[in-house]
Amino acid sequence: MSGIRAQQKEKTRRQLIDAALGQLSSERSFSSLSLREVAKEAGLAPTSFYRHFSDMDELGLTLVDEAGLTLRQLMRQARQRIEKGGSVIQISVVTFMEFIENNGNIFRLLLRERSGTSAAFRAAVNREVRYFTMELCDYLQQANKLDTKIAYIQADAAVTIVFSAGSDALDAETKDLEELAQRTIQQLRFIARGAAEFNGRR
Amino acid sequence: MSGIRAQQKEKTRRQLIDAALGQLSSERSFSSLSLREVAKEAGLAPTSFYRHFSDMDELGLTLVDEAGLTLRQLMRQARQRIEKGGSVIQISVVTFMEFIENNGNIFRLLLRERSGTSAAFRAAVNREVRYFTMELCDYLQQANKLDTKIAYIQADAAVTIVFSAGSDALDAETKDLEELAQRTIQQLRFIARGAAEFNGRR
DNA sequence: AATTTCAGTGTACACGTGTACGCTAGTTTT
DNA sequence: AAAACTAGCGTACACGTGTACACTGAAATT
Repeated sequence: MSGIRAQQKEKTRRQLIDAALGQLSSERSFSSLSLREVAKEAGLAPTSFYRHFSDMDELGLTLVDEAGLTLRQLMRQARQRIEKGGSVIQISVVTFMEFIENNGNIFRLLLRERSGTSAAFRAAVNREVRYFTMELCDYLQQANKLDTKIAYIQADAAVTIVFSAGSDALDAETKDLEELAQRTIQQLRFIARGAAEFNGRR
Repeated sequence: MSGIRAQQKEKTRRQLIDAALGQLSSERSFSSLSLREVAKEAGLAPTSFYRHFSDMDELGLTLVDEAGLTLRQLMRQARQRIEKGGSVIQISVVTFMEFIENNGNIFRLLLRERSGTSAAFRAAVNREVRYFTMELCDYLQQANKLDTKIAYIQADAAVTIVFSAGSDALDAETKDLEELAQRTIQQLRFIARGAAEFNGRR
Protein backbone atom coordinates (compact mmCIF):
# COMPACT_ATOMS: atom_id res chain seq x y z
CA MET A 1 0.00 0.00 0.00
CA SER A 2 2.19 2.75 -1.34
CA GLY A 3 -0.79 5.02 -1.14
CA ILE A 4 -0.24 6.80 -4.40
CA ARG A 5 -3.76 8.05 -3.98
CA ALA A 6 -3.45 9.35 -0.43
CA GLN A 7 -0.19 10.90 -1.48
CA GLN A 8 -1.80 12.87 -4.27
CA LYS A 9 -4.57 13.93 -1.94
CA GLU A 10 -2.11 15.25 0.58
CA LYS A 11 -0.43 17.18 -2.19
CA THR A 12 -3.60 18.95 -3.29
CA ARG A 13 -4.44 19.64 0.33
CA ARG A 14 -1.14 21.46 0.61
CA GLN A 15 -1.95 23.32 -2.57
CA LEU A 16 -5.13 24.57 -0.97
CA ILE A 17 -3.30 25.66 2.18
CA ASP A 18 -0.59 27.38 0.16
CA ALA A 19 -3.17 28.99 -2.09
CA ALA A 20 -4.91 30.47 0.94
CA LEU A 21 -1.65 31.64 2.52
CA GLY A 22 -0.60 33.09 -0.78
CA GLN A 23 -3.69 35.24 -1.06
CA LEU A 24 -3.23 36.81 2.35
CA SER A 25 -1.81 40.29 2.33
CA SER A 26 -2.10 43.60 4.10
CA GLU A 27 -5.29 44.29 2.18
CA ARG A 28 -6.71 40.78 2.14
CA SER A 29 -7.78 38.94 5.26
CA PHE A 30 -8.59 35.27 5.50
CA SER A 31 -12.25 35.97 6.15
CA SER A 32 -12.44 37.92 2.91
CA LEU A 33 -11.23 34.91 0.96
CA SER A 34 -13.89 32.86 -0.76
CA LEU A 35 -13.92 29.14 -1.19
CA ARG A 36 -14.04 29.63 -4.94
CA GLU A 37 -11.04 31.92 -4.99
CA VAL A 38 -8.91 29.54 -2.97
CA ALA A 39 -9.95 26.56 -5.05
CA LYS A 40 -9.21 28.43 -8.24
CA GLU A 41 -5.78 29.52 -7.02
CA ALA A 42 -5.04 25.90 -6.15
CA GLY A 43 -6.10 24.85 -9.64
CA LEU A 44 -9.18 23.03 -8.42
CA ALA A 45 -12.85 23.09 -9.28
CA PRO A 46 -14.79 24.86 -6.51
CA THR A 47 -16.62 21.74 -5.49
CA SER A 48 -13.44 19.72 -5.10
CA PHE A 49 -12.58 21.88 -2.13
CA TYR A 50 -14.96 19.81 -0.06
CA ARG A 51 -12.88 16.69 -0.55
CA HIS A 52 -10.33 18.28 1.78
CA PHE A 53 -12.12 20.70 4.08
CA SER A 54 -15.78 20.82 4.99
CA ASP A 55 -15.61 24.54 5.36
CA MET A 56 -13.46 27.60 4.90
CA ASP A 57 -13.37 27.67 8.69
CA GLU A 58 -11.69 24.29 8.77
CA LEU A 59 -9.04 25.54 6.35
CA GLY A 60 -8.62 28.64 8.49
CA LEU A 61 -8.01 26.68 11.66
CA THR A 62 -5.44 24.60 9.80
CA LEU A 63 -3.75 27.83 8.82
CA VAL A 64 -3.65 28.97 12.42
CA ASP A 65 -1.98 25.69 13.37
CA GLU A 66 0.51 26.27 10.61
CA ALA A 67 1.17 29.74 12.00
CA GLY A 68 1.68 28.32 15.47
CA LEU A 69 4.27 25.98 14.03
CA THR A 70 6.11 28.88 12.45
CA LEU A 71 5.99 30.69 15.76
CA ARG A 72 7.65 27.77 17.49
CA GLN A 73 10.39 27.71 14.87
CA LEU A 74 10.95 31.34 15.71
CA MET A 75 11.43 30.49 19.36
CA ARG A 76 13.91 27.77 18.53
CA GLN A 77 15.93 30.14 16.40
CA ALA A 78 15.95 32.79 19.13
CA ARG A 79 17.15 30.26 21.69
CA GLN A 80 20.00 29.16 19.47
CA ARG A 81 21.15 32.72 19.01
CA ILE A 82 20.91 33.43 22.69
CA GLU A 83 23.13 30.47 23.49
CA LYS A 84 25.89 32.14 21.52
CA GLY A 85 25.82 35.04 23.95
CA GLY A 86 24.58 38.60 23.90
CA SER A 87 21.68 40.55 25.34
CA VAL A 88 18.72 38.21 25.63
CA ILE A 89 16.19 40.97 25.13
CA GLN A 90 17.90 42.49 22.15
CA ILE A 91 18.40 39.18 20.39
CA SER A 92 14.79 38.23 20.99
CA VAL A 93 13.43 41.47 19.57
CA VAL A 94 15.70 41.41 16.55
CA THR A 95 14.81 37.79 15.85
CA PHE A 96 11.13 38.58 16.16
CA MET A 97 11.42 41.54 13.83
CA GLU A 98 13.11 39.34 11.26
CA PHE A 99 10.26 36.90 11.62
CA ILE A 100 7.74 39.67 10.91
CA GLU A 101 9.66 40.69 7.84
CA ASN A 102 9.74 37.16 6.44
CA ASN A 103 6.33 35.98 7.58
CA GLY A 104 4.23 39.11 7.55
CA ASN A 105 1.12 37.44 6.25
CA ILE A 106 1.22 34.59 8.72
CA PHE A 107 1.62 37.03 11.58
CA ARG A 108 -1.21 39.15 10.19
CA LEU A 109 -3.40 36.07 10.19
CA LEU A 110 -2.76 35.56 13.90
CA LEU A 111 -3.31 39.22 14.73
CA ARG A 112 -6.55 39.43 12.82
CA GLU A 113 -8.12 36.19 13.88
CA ARG A 114 -7.23 36.94 17.46
CA SER A 115 -9.85 39.67 17.42
CA GLY A 116 -11.98 38.13 14.72
CA THR A 117 -15.60 37.06 14.61
CA SER A 118 -15.11 33.36 15.22
CA ALA A 119 -14.77 32.22 18.81
CA ALA A 120 -13.04 29.06 17.61
CA PHE A 121 -10.42 31.09 15.75
CA ARG A 122 -9.83 33.37 18.69
CA ALA A 123 -9.38 30.39 20.96
CA ALA A 124 -6.98 28.72 18.53
CA VAL A 125 -4.81 31.81 18.25
CA ASN A 126 -4.81 32.37 21.99
CA ARG A 127 -3.71 28.80 22.49
CA GLU A 128 -0.69 29.37 20.26
CA VAL A 129 0.17 32.60 22.00
CA ARG A 130 -0.14 30.90 25.35
CA TYR A 131 2.45 28.28 24.34
CA PHE A 132 4.73 31.14 23.46
CA THR A 133 4.12 32.86 26.78
CA MET A 134 4.61 29.70 28.81
CA GLU A 135 7.93 28.95 27.21
CA LEU A 136 9.13 32.43 28.04
CA CYS A 137 7.75 32.06 31.54
CA ASP A 138 9.76 28.89 32.14
CA TYR A 139 12.87 30.56 30.85
CA LEU A 140 12.45 33.62 33.08
CA GLN A 141 11.78 31.49 36.10
CA GLN A 142 14.95 29.47 35.58
CA ALA A 143 17.33 32.10 34.27
CA ASN A 144 16.32 34.90 36.63
CA LYS A 145 15.17 32.82 39.58
CA LEU A 146 11.82 34.53 39.64
CA ASP A 147 8.76 33.62 41.64
CA THR A 148 6.37 31.60 39.46
CA LYS A 149 3.64 34.18 39.51
CA ILE A 150 5.93 37.10 38.84
CA ALA A 151 7.58 35.23 36.00
CA TYR A 152 4.20 34.63 34.39
CA ILE A 153 3.12 38.23 34.75
CA GLN A 154 6.36 39.37 33.21
CA ALA A 155 6.18 36.85 30.38
CA ASP A 156 2.62 37.83 29.58
CA ALA A 157 3.52 41.51 29.48
CA ALA A 158 6.60 40.88 27.38
CA VAL A 159 4.71 38.84 24.81
CA THR A 160 2.02 41.50 24.61
CA ILE A 161 4.61 44.21 24.01
CA VAL A 162 6.49 42.22 21.40
CA PHE A 163 3.35 41.24 19.49
CA SER A 164 2.16 44.81 19.51
CA ALA A 165 5.52 45.95 18.19
CA GLY A 166 5.23 43.32 15.48
CA SER A 167 1.86 44.70 14.54
CA ASP A 168 3.31 48.20 14.31
CA ALA A 169 6.23 46.92 12.28
CA LEU A 170 3.86 45.58 9.63
CA ASP A 171 2.74 49.10 8.81
CA ALA A 172 5.91 51.03 9.60
CA GLU A 173 8.27 52.44 7.02
CA THR A 174 11.71 50.91 6.86
CA LYS A 175 13.39 53.97 8.30
CA ASP A 176 11.27 53.80 11.45
CA LEU A 177 11.88 50.14 12.14
CA GLU A 178 15.12 50.68 14.02
CA GLU A 179 13.53 53.19 16.37
CA LEU A 180 10.60 50.86 16.92
CA ALA A 181 12.94 48.00 17.79
CA GLN A 182 14.90 50.18 20.21
CA ARG A 183 11.74 51.35 21.94
CA THR A 184 10.52 47.77 22.25
CA ILE A 185 13.81 46.71 23.76
CA GLN A 186 13.61 49.53 26.25
CA GLN A 187 10.05 48.61 27.18
CA LEU A 188 11.05 45.02 27.79
CA ARG A 189 13.85 46.29 30.01
CA PHE A 190 11.41 48.36 32.01
CA ILE A 191 9.29 45.29 32.56
CA ALA A 192 12.26 43.10 33.45
CA ARG A 193 13.56 45.73 35.85
CA GLY A 194 10.18 46.09 37.52
CA ALA A 195 9.72 42.35 37.80
CA ALA A 196 13.15 41.89 39.36
CA GLU A 197 12.40 44.68 41.79
CA PHE A 198 9.10 43.16 42.91
CA ASN A 199 10.69 39.73 43.03
CA GLY A 200 13.15 40.97 45.62
CA ARG A 201 10.30 42.00 47.91
CA ARG A 202 8.38 38.73 47.82
CA MET B 1 -34.01 79.04 7.65
CA SER B 2 -34.96 76.62 10.38
CA GLY B 3 -33.38 73.86 8.35
CA ILE B 4 -36.16 71.38 8.95
CA ARG B 5 -34.70 69.52 6.04
CA ALA B 6 -31.07 69.45 7.14
CA GLN B 7 -32.33 68.50 10.56
CA GLN B 8 -34.14 65.46 9.24
CA LYS B 9 -31.11 64.51 7.23
CA GLU B 10 -28.89 64.64 10.26
CA LYS B 11 -31.37 62.44 12.06
CA THR B 12 -31.33 59.71 9.41
CA ARG B 13 -27.56 59.94 9.30
CA ARG B 14 -27.51 59.15 12.98
CA GLN B 15 -29.90 56.28 12.36
CA LEU B 16 -27.42 54.82 9.90
CA ILE B 17 -24.55 55.21 12.35
CA ASP B 18 -26.56 53.68 15.16
CA ALA B 19 -27.78 50.89 12.91
CA ALA B 20 -24.19 50.00 12.08
CA LEU B 21 -23.05 50.19 15.69
CA GLY B 22 -26.05 48.12 16.71
CA GLN B 23 -25.13 45.29 14.37
CA LEU B 24 -21.60 44.98 15.69
CA SER B 25 -21.04 42.12 18.07
CA SER B 26 -18.48 39.52 19.00
CA GLU B 27 -19.46 37.53 15.92
CA ARG B 28 -20.09 40.40 13.54
CA SER B 29 -17.39 42.78 12.37
CA PHE B 30 -17.91 46.03 10.56
CA SER B 31 -16.37 44.67 7.39
CA SER B 32 -18.92 41.88 7.36
CA LEU B 33 -21.78 44.37 7.36
CA SER B 34 -23.36 45.08 4.01
CA LEU B 35 -24.69 48.39 2.86
CA ARG B 36 -28.10 46.82 2.44
CA GLU B 37 -28.19 45.42 5.94
CA VAL B 38 -27.29 48.72 7.52
CA ALA B 39 -29.81 50.60 5.39
CA LYS B 40 -32.51 48.10 6.23
CA GLU B 41 -31.77 48.29 9.95
CA ALA B 42 -32.01 52.06 9.72
CA GLY B 43 -35.37 51.74 7.97
CA LEU B 44 -34.05 53.02 4.68
CA ALA B 45 -34.08 51.82 1.10
CA PRO B 46 -30.60 50.56 0.11
CA THR B 47 -30.06 53.30 -2.41
CA SER B 48 -30.88 56.04 0.08
CA PHE B 49 -27.70 55.13 1.91
CA TYR B 50 -25.76 57.09 -0.69
CA ARG B 51 -27.45 60.34 0.33
CA HIS B 52 -25.36 60.17 3.51
CA PHE B 53 -22.22 58.20 2.78
CA SER B 54 -20.58 57.48 -0.54
CA ASP B 55 -19.31 54.19 0.75
CA MET B 56 -19.43 51.75 3.62
CA ASP B 57 -15.84 52.82 4.18
CA GLU B 58 -16.95 56.37 4.82
CA LEU B 59 -19.45 55.16 7.38
CA GLY B 60 -16.75 53.04 8.96
CA LEU B 61 -14.35 55.92 9.34
CA THR B 62 -17.14 57.91 10.95
CA LEU B 63 -17.60 55.07 13.38
CA VAL B 64 -13.92 55.11 14.25
CA ASP B 65 -14.17 58.83 14.97
CA GLU B 66 -17.14 58.10 17.17
CA ALA B 67 -15.10 55.47 18.98
CA GLY B 68 -12.27 57.93 19.49
CA LEU B 69 -14.73 60.32 21.07
CA THR B 70 -15.86 57.64 23.48
CA LEU B 71 -12.25 56.92 24.29
CA ARG B 72 -11.67 60.53 25.21
CA GLN B 73 -14.70 60.50 27.48
CA LEU B 74 -13.13 57.53 29.18
CA MET B 75 -9.96 59.50 29.81
CA ARG B 76 -11.92 62.39 31.27
CA GLN B 77 -13.74 60.07 33.61
CA ALA B 78 -10.50 58.44 34.75
CA ARG B 79 -8.94 61.84 35.44
CA GLN B 80 -11.88 62.91 37.53
CA ARG B 81 -11.66 59.78 39.63
CA ILE B 82 -7.94 60.14 40.07
CA GLU B 83 -8.36 63.66 41.40
CA LYS B 84 -10.35 62.22 44.25
CA GLY B 85 -7.32 60.24 45.31
CA GLY B 86 -6.26 56.61 45.21
CA SER B 87 -3.83 54.53 43.23
CA VAL B 88 -3.55 56.02 39.76
CA ILE B 89 -2.83 52.71 38.12
CA GLN B 90 -5.63 50.85 39.83
CA ILE B 91 -8.22 53.53 39.10
CA SER B 92 -7.16 53.67 35.47
CA VAL B 93 -7.44 49.94 34.97
CA VAL B 94 -10.78 49.66 36.74
CA THR B 95 -12.16 52.57 34.73
CA PHE B 96 -10.94 51.02 31.52
CA MET B 97 -12.48 47.69 32.38
CA GLU B 98 -15.81 49.37 33.04
CA PHE B 99 -15.50 51.00 29.66
CA ILE B 100 -14.99 47.62 28.00
CA GLU B 101 -18.03 46.25 29.73
CA ASN B 102 -20.25 49.12 28.59
CA ASN B 103 -18.78 49.69 25.16
CA GLY B 104 -17.61 46.28 24.10
CA ASN B 105 -18.61 46.65 20.49
CA ILE B 106 -17.01 50.04 20.06
CA PHE B 107 -13.79 48.72 21.50
CA ARG B 108 -14.01 45.67 19.27
CA LEU B 109 -14.33 47.96 16.29
CA LEU B 110 -11.06 49.68 17.21
CA LEU B 111 -9.25 46.42 17.87
CA ARG B 112 -10.37 44.86 14.62
CA GLU B 113 -9.86 47.76 12.30
CA ARG B 114 -6.44 48.35 13.80
CA SER B 115 -5.28 45.17 12.12
CA GLY B 116 -7.82 45.28 9.31
CA THR B 117 -7.44 45.32 5.58
CA SER B 118 -7.90 49.04 5.01
CA ALA B 119 -4.85 51.23 5.44
CA ALA B 120 -7.13 54.22 6.00
CA PHE B 121 -8.89 52.44 8.87
CA ARG B 122 -5.66 51.35 10.45
CA ALA B 123 -4.34 54.89 10.26
CA ALA B 124 -7.53 56.31 11.76
CA VAL B 125 -7.46 53.91 14.69
CA ASN B 126 -3.77 54.48 15.30
CA ARG B 127 -4.40 58.19 15.37
CA GLU B 128 -6.98 57.78 18.12
CA VAL B 129 -4.70 55.52 20.10
CA ARG B 130 -1.88 58.02 19.70
CA TYR B 131 -4.00 60.76 21.25
CA PHE B 132 -4.58 58.45 24.14
CA THR B 133 -0.88 57.68 24.49
CA MET B 134 0.15 61.31 24.26
CA GLU B 135 -2.20 62.36 27.00
CA LEU B 136 -0.79 59.70 29.26
CA CYS B 137 2.72 60.72 28.26
CA ASP B 138 2.10 64.32 29.31
CA TYR B 139 0.68 63.18 32.59
CA LEU B 140 3.62 60.91 33.38
CA GLN B 141 6.09 63.60 32.48
CA GLN B 142 4.48 66.09 34.81
CA ALA B 143 3.41 63.90 37.70
CA ASN B 144 6.55 61.76 37.85
CA LYS B 145 9.04 64.26 36.47
CA LEU B 146 10.18 61.85 33.84
CA ASP B 147 12.45 62.50 30.93
CA THR B 148 10.35 63.12 27.79
CA LYS B 149 11.60 60.07 25.98
CA ILE B 150 11.25 57.75 28.93
CA ALA B 151 7.75 59.05 29.59
CA TYR B 152 6.76 58.29 26.03
CA ILE B 153 8.20 54.81 26.10
CA GLN B 154 6.38 54.10 29.32
CA ALA B 155 3.10 55.56 28.07
CA ASP B 156 3.29 53.52 24.89
CA ALA B 157 3.94 50.32 26.81
CA ALA B 158 1.17 51.05 29.29
CA VAL B 159 -1.41 51.70 26.57
CA THR B 160 -0.38 48.53 24.79
CA ILE B 161 -0.79 46.50 27.96
CA VAL B 162 -4.14 48.04 28.83
CA PHE B 163 -5.57 47.61 25.35
CA SER B 164 -4.42 44.01 25.27
CA ALA B 165 -6.08 43.41 28.62
CA GLY B 166 -9.24 44.97 27.24
CA SER B 167 -9.10 42.58 24.34
CA ASP B 168 -8.75 39.65 26.72
CA ALA B 169 -11.58 40.95 28.86
CA LEU B 170 -13.95 40.81 25.91
CA ASP B 171 -13.63 37.05 25.79
CA ALA B 172 -13.03 36.29 29.46
CA GLU B 173 -15.60 34.82 31.80
CA THR B 174 -16.80 37.05 34.59
CA LYS B 175 -15.02 35.06 37.25
CA ASP B 176 -11.66 35.61 35.57
CA LEU B 177 -12.01 39.35 35.15
CA GLU B 178 -10.74 40.21 38.60
CA GLU B 179 -7.58 38.20 38.13
CA LEU B 180 -7.05 39.77 34.72
CA ALA B 181 -7.39 43.24 36.21
CA GLN B 182 -4.95 42.43 38.99
CA ARG B 183 -2.40 41.08 36.57
CA THR B 184 -2.74 44.15 34.39
CA ILE B 185 -2.23 46.41 37.38
CA GLN B 186 0.87 44.49 38.32
CA GLN B 187 2.23 44.72 34.79
CA LEU B 188 1.73 48.47 34.75
CA ARG B 189 3.59 48.65 38.05
CA PHE B 190 6.49 46.70 36.60
CA ILE B 191 6.66 49.17 33.77
CA ALA B 192 6.37 52.20 36.04
CA ARG B 193 9.04 50.81 38.33
CA GLY B 194 11.38 50.12 35.45
CA ALA B 195 10.82 53.55 33.94
CA ALA B 196 11.50 55.29 37.24
CA GLU B 197 14.65 53.26 37.64
CA PHE B 198 16.00 54.17 34.21
CA ASN B 199 14.94 57.77 34.72
CA GLY B 200 17.20 57.99 37.72
CA ARG B 201 20.19 57.02 35.60
CA ARG B 202 19.69 59.53 32.81
C1' DA C 1 -10.47 -9.98 -13.28
C1' DA C 2 -14.40 -7.84 -11.16
C1' DT C 3 -15.90 -4.64 -7.89
C1' DT C 4 -15.71 -0.78 -4.94
C1' DT C 5 -13.92 3.64 -3.56
C1' DC C 6 -13.16 8.38 -4.12
C1' DA C 7 -10.53 12.81 -5.81
C1' DG C 8 -11.85 15.83 -9.04
C1' DT C 9 -15.25 17.83 -12.78
C1' DG C 10 -19.11 20.54 -14.79
C1' DT C 11 -23.70 22.11 -14.55
C1' DA C 12 -27.15 24.40 -12.18
C1' DC C 13 -29.52 26.95 -8.70
C1' DA C 14 -31.04 30.36 -5.37
C1' DC C 15 -29.34 34.07 -2.93
C1' DG C 16 -27.19 38.49 -1.43
C1' DT C 17 -24.44 41.99 -3.10
C1' DG C 18 -23.37 47.12 -4.90
C1' DT C 19 -25.23 50.50 -7.57
C1' DA C 20 -27.25 52.86 -11.98
C1' DC C 21 -31.46 55.08 -13.25
C1' DG C 22 -35.74 57.51 -13.17
C1' DC C 23 -39.22 59.01 -10.21
C1' DT C 24 -41.91 61.46 -6.31
C1' DA C 25 -43.04 64.74 -2.91
C1' DG C 26 -41.84 67.95 0.33
C1' DT C 27 -38.57 71.77 1.34
C1' DT C 28 -36.01 75.76 0.02
C1' DT C 29 -34.89 79.38 -2.97
C1' DT C 30 -36.04 82.67 -6.34
C1' DA D 1 -46.57 81.71 -6.98
C1' DA D 2 -43.02 79.48 -9.67
C1' DA D 3 -38.80 77.10 -9.99
C1' DA D 4 -35.04 74.44 -8.26
C1' DC D 5 -33.39 71.22 -5.13
C1' DT D 6 -32.96 66.88 -2.78
C1' DA D 7 -33.98 62.85 0.70
C1' DG D 8 -35.83 58.76 -0.10
C1' DC D 9 -38.05 55.02 -3.06
C1' DG D 10 -38.59 51.07 -6.40
C1' DT D 11 -37.02 48.65 -10.24
C1' DA D 12 -33.48 46.44 -12.52
C1' DC D 13 -29.09 44.47 -13.59
C1' DA D 14 -24.74 41.97 -13.55
C1' DC D 15 -21.89 39.60 -10.55
C1' DG D 16 -19.84 36.46 -7.04
C1' DT D 17 -21.20 33.42 -3.64
C1' DG D 18 -21.88 28.41 -1.37
C1' DT D 19 -23.23 24.06 -2.49
C1' DA D 20 -26.41 20.11 -4.31
C1' DC D 21 -26.16 16.72 -7.78
C1' DA D 22 -24.81 13.42 -11.19
C1' DC D 23 -20.75 12.16 -13.42
C1' DT D 24 -15.92 10.08 -14.65
C1' DG D 25 -11.70 7.59 -14.45
C1' DA D 26 -8.06 5.91 -11.96
C1' DA D 27 -6.54 3.57 -7.68
C1' DA D 28 -7.57 0.23 -4.19
C1' DT D 29 -9.80 -3.85 -2.66
C1' DT D 30 -11.84 -8.19 -3.22
